[in-house]
Amino acid sequence: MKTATINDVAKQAGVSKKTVSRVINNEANVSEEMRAKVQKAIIDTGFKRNPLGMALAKNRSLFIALLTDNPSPGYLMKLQKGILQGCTEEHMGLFLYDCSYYSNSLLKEIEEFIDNTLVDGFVLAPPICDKLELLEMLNRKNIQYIRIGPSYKNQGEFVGLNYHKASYDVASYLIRLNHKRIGYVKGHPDEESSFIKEAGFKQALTDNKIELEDNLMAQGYYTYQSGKDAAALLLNKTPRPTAIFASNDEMAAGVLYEAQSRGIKVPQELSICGIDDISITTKVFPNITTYRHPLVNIGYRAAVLLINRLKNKQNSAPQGDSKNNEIFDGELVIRDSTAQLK
Amino acid sequence: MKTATINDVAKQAGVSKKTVSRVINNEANVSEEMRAKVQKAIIDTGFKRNPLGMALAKNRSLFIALLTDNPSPGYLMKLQKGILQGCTEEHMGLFLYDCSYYSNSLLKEIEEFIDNTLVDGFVLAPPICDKLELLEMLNRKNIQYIRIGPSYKNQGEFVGLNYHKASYDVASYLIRLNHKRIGYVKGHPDEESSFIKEAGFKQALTDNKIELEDNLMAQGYYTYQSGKDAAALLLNKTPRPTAIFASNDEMAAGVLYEAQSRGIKVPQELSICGIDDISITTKVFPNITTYRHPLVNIGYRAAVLLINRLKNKQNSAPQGDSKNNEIFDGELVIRDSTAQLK
DNA sequence: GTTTTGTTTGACACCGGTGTCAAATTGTGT
DNA sequence: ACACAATTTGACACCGGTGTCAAACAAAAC
Repeated sequence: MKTATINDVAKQAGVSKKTVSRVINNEANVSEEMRAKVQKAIIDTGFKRNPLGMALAKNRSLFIALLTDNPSPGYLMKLQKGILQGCTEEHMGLFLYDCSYYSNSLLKEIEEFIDNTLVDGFVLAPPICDKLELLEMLNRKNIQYIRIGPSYKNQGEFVGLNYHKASYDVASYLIRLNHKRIGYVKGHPDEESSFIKEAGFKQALTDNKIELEDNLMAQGYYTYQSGKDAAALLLNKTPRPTAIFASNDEMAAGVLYEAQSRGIKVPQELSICGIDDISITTKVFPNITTYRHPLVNIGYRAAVLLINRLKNKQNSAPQGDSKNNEIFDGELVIRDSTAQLK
Repeated sequence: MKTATINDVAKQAGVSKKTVSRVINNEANVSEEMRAKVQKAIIDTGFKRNPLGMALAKNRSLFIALLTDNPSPGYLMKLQKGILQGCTEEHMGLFLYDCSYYSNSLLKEIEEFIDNTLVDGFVLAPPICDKLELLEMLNRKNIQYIRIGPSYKNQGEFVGLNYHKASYDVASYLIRLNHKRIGYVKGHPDEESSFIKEAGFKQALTDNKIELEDNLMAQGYYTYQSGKDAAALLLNKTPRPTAIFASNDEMAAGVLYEAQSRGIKVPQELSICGIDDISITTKVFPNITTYRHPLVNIGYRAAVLLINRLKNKQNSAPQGDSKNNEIFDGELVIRDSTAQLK
């Protein structure tokens, strides 16, 4: 019942282990005759390469891990799903590691994780993908990574949404609905995406000749609670904003709750929208207007890119020598939380 | 910069590799003097055991994987978080594998995953934990597993919530609020938990001398949409139920949405509650009354149990020889979606 | 036909650990 | 003091692959 090893295949085909290894790895300089003979033996014996033996010999496990902090469940689930798809397609396992951005033993914990698993690649989800010390540590240890998120200090490759267009489009939509007093809930100040989204929002106001009112900008941290808190602030202003644009859906849901708990009718008295299109937007009442973030696809591409880099990288070149960044577009998804202002 | 190997330690301590190995593995029959000498060398060299070498030699990777289908994001996130905690504590990596219950190549895909990663243990989340063919396949391949969920055909160890008490307590609470026409949304018919919860619900009615009305029982599948659909059915009955108890929170959220989209005021005109206490219950308005399912803790215990079993199981004893099942209690969490019936 | 070059193949050591078994050391009984 | 058992240690093969290098062979150049 034990699976066949490379030795079994070699014996069966009457060749050396090394030749079998050559065939498995599709190396050049193997005669067609040999290749065919070995391939037959591989099928006959039901051989499966043992990834551990390979990893030990090559000193590269090809295992990768998804490193997450702890953002919104909906965001993470979609991303994870895509990454998993990519890994499965590439016949690769995916490790998970959850850490906390502000832990001061963060780097040590991650190093320990690396030692325990010998992963040689990471997919870095936000916000952890914007932690410079971490990126530097990975560079130092020559561990490959790919970031989910926008360009950040020219570190590594990334896959992400065009956030500028996203927030620009959402804001423009609100403006088309005749909203002029638009509250904005910013993203986490440590994340690069926050600034890009904010710039897109402001651009939309400028392009439509709407004056930016600083006191309609509230700080958020991409969490539900922070959205709620920001909404509380914004809804106390007089005159009240007629719309609130939260820079992600998790916060938009918080805004919606806060409005409803004050008896403010959405969308009749307040329009609300977010960015991401995570599952909660279609589970609350009313469903939230948002901007579709192709997270599953983004995760998928990130995994595939990373794995291919690992497979090709026989000689360990330094990080980010060839930047195949991929930037995705999304689209506005109009639901029931926004309405035309009379 | 390369980490020290067992050879380095041996040289440093002036002993054989094997002796170092003995110390690492805490084997008996090592003199105190040796042990101390080796331990010092381990520290001096900064030695870290290479898990791949170990796995290859022992033919046991000690890696485990979380096998999920695709239930509610909130449920999975909490579970995953706990499992991850357990793994990290035990210095173990966690693989993720997402599959689909109804795929007819399911077993083949999982076998391929096992070949690709050489995991030797699985945490099985619902609903996949109730798939008999899978359990049999794992038994056959002598791969350890632990199930998240109630006892099922005496297969393997499990960790889970006392569902009978959960639904009994929730139903009793609704009854104390004076509700008598209580709609019930059942769980997925393929999952063992559904029947246990249903039994608890019925028991509460019986104990309180309330007649069970069959047409107030609607089939659900533990998904948001199925909760919404079931609610549509139940809310069309006349007289309308005054409360709906969905057997998980994901469905309860669906019920809430359906009620609100019909303009039914919750909790004034309809009380709603669920089971699990996943994050969505505190993100919708009003917050949903539920029964706390200590999912993080359950995941944690599952991981720890499984890993310890693997570590101890030098000789591969058959599955489930010693059943250390753990059943957790939860508690009723009263929020804003339920109210006293006048 | 001989030398030079290029391709194909296998022997062997090695990656970093563990299992087996025998040798060396220590302890016990008489 | 001796024979014998129990404990402690190390030599060596092995887990399942890959890298290096030289040997065997074929093709091209002289």
